[in-house]
Amino acid sequence: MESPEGAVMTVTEAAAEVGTEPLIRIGEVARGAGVSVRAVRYYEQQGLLTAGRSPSGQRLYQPDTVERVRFFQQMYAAGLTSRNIAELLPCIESGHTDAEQRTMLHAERDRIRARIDELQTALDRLDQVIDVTASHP
Amino acid sequence: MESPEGAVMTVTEAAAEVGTEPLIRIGEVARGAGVSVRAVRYYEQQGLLTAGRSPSGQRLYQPDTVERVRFFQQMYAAGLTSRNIAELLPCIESGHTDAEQRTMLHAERDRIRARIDELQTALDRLDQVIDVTASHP
DNA sequence: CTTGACCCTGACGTCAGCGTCAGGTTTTAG
DNA sequence: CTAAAACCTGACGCTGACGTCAGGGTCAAG
Repeated sequence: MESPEGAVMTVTEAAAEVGTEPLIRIGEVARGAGVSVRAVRYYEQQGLLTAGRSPSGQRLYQPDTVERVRFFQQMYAAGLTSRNIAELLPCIESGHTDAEQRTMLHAERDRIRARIDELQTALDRLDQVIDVTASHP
Repeated sequence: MESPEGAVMTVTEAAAEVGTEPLIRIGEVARGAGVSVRAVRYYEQQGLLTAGRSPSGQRLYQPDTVERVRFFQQMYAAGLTSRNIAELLPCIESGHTDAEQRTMLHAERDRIRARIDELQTALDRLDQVIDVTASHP
């Protein structure tokens, strides 16, 4: 059998052994998503993540938490705050929205669009500078 | 004549009278560029602006300072720091660049490009959410 | 057993771009 | 002349997303 009685194994091993997706610890989440451990704890503090706990008190996460955190990073990168993200999570998870949430979603989208335009403008400006100075080395 | 001797006039009037472009005070710069007075002082502190002084100590700016400040805003919006902007100013003013400066300019441009891509990704993500939730009201 | 990697909980530090308050001078409008 | 508006110099405060340090458990490996 795959689980001989009395076998001793680490948490990670045990997890790897079984078919059910293994819970992972905070370090793995962090490495997987390319953020710091501190950041992951911070996300929990902001209500973006929930974690189980091992008997000894260590946080245990579902493996898809890694992707979740990547998503956070994208939203942060888009200029959303933790609170914005927290507001938008229920929409994603429930798959439906009320009027207020839809308003919020559209508002955020518009903000990002506007931001992209700003950046594009800045980029053009910078390219001008580059062009001009390139011809006068 | 346009300037009768002994006439009393305010600085602004005097400036407006003459053909030479009038120096403007900080409030006008701020209003013109849509930023706070505090911000303008801050830019000076960061070495982005230089100002003359009236006998009584008030800052006096060239009118094109307004456009200059608008440019700062664009660069800030693009995520450049005061320092970045300060570094890039000589390139603009001198119209030529050394190797290091060119490297910097290209680096900043690439950063902005990357940022735009990030934002676009985030935007797409958000649009997905919007689409999904729109069909499940 | 012990070593080193990893985890925990506070809690203070950081950085940028200003906001804001205090206390005082100057300019402008009427 | 007077009141309001605008300006001045400090200097402290704020916000957000973490970094970092202190002090201390836990746990797989040799």
